[in-house]
Amino acid sequence: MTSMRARPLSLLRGAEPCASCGARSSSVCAAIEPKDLDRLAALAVPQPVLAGRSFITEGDPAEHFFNVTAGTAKLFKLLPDGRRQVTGFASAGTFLGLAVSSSYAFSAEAVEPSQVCRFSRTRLRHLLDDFPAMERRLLDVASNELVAAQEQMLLLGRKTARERVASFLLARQSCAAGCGAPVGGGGRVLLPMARTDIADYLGLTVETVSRTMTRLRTERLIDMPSPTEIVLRNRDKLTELAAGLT
Amino acid sequence: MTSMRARPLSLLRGAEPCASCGARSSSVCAAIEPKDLDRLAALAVPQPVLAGRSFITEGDPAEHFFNVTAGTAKLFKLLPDGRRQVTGFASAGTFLGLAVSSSYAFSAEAVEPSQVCRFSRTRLRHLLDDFPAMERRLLDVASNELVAAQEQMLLLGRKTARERVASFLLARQSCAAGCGAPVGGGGRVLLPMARTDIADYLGLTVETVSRTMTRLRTERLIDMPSPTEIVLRNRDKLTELAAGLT
DNA sequence: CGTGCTTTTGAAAATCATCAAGTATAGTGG
DNA sequence: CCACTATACTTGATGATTTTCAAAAGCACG
Repeated sequence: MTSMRARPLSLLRGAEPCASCGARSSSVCAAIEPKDLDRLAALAVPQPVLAGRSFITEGDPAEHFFNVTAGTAKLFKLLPDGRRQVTGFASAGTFLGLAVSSSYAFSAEAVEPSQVCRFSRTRLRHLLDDFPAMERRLLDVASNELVAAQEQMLLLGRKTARERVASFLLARQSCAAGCGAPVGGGGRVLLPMARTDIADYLGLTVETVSRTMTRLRTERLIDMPSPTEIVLRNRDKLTELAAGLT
Repeated sequence: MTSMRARPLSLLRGAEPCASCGARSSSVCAAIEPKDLDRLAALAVPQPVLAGRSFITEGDPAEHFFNVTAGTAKLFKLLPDGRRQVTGFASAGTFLGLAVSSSYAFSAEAVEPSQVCRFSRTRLRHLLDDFPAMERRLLDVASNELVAAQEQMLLLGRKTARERVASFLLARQSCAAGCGAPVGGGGRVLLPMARTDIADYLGLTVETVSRTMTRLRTERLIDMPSPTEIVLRNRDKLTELAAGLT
């Protein structure tokens, strides 16, 4: 599982302090005031992650928290026979590793060259005692993820393939706006992850995802200049679809 | 949507203070020290909920938190055409309503006569400022639910009907032990919710759930003295099934 | 210019859903 | 107390969406 889709490597090395971290404003780290940033920086270990490399393995002892500061990672769970469920994609600003248990509940792997910040679990715990604002922020993050998870359960349990793909594309676009993911003008959506990952995220097979996208294209609901670049041509119709209407 | 399966109404009325709340030890309220319980009690509004009655409606302004103190509730989301996804069941001790947004992300309805405690969102927020232990506990709760949600995504996205039902029965049993849900001796599992609710939880139809259970019964993996009472006869085999082996 | 991967497309197969009906159970009212 | 009705649960036959199996087309990379 090394590398795959090409994408320019950039700022993959170097330990830049929290103060100049581009992802800070959109992450839990924003809860720390500038004057206290050095304390946070003392705990943060920046770490480049090559495309296709995993930095969290399900079942391993959970010794660290992570914060994605650049790129995109997929989070997933596996069944013994290899069936895979991608539970989410993490882009810049996403905090990972929340779990009470002593081992990770999921694996995480970069889908494009990425950068993460690693925090010792125990040491960050201590820091939280001094910065309740950050703890509150963590609770907000967890709450939001819970809401997203419920939405995804609705998708996985009750939506058709067509509805799932439409939902995914729309979510990608609105997420792109907010969470620092790659975004283009107009209705352009960039998909840094492979079709397989999308399929495993939507509970479908690659073939079904491909066929469904092709059909959306022939129906003029989307354009597909390249497999990784989708243009939403009829946002209203897609929204209807995603909602389960029609 | 009123009433349905019979179950003895008991302690459905009366405002018993937090101090004598049977669900306290298993809920976030356990984070409050006995001496401060009166402050918590001042905010808590106990409220009986009849079977089939809903006490949270998706999309409504989220003005309250809830804590289930007795009985069982189902949490669910709806699509415009009526398709339904049950995202979880809440039994005594479960805290509900975590969400940053101003409106509820799901509906909640009692599946048996239940009792909930209602808290004003804003007032509980203030209380949290004074009791950081409770806020931490909330974060733990949210983290655990997140883990459970990911497990459920794996189930919905990648498991077969058979595997889903096996997973459900096993989860019900282990949950029963911990979270105060009804539990019997041996491998007995009580299912207070209707087949339809189970189906909507597992992303299946009622018919498929029924057929699958019948098949598990003919294969001697379970017994079914009544539709609401399941006996796990071959736990090992069920566990294998749930894990996706065989 | 192959080689290996991803993506796409096609045909056949399967799981699960839908439609339909029968059985069982609970609650109601005479 | 018993019949009656409504609802839940189960079972059967059919059908459809999606998966599986198979292979071609498109792209990067060496």
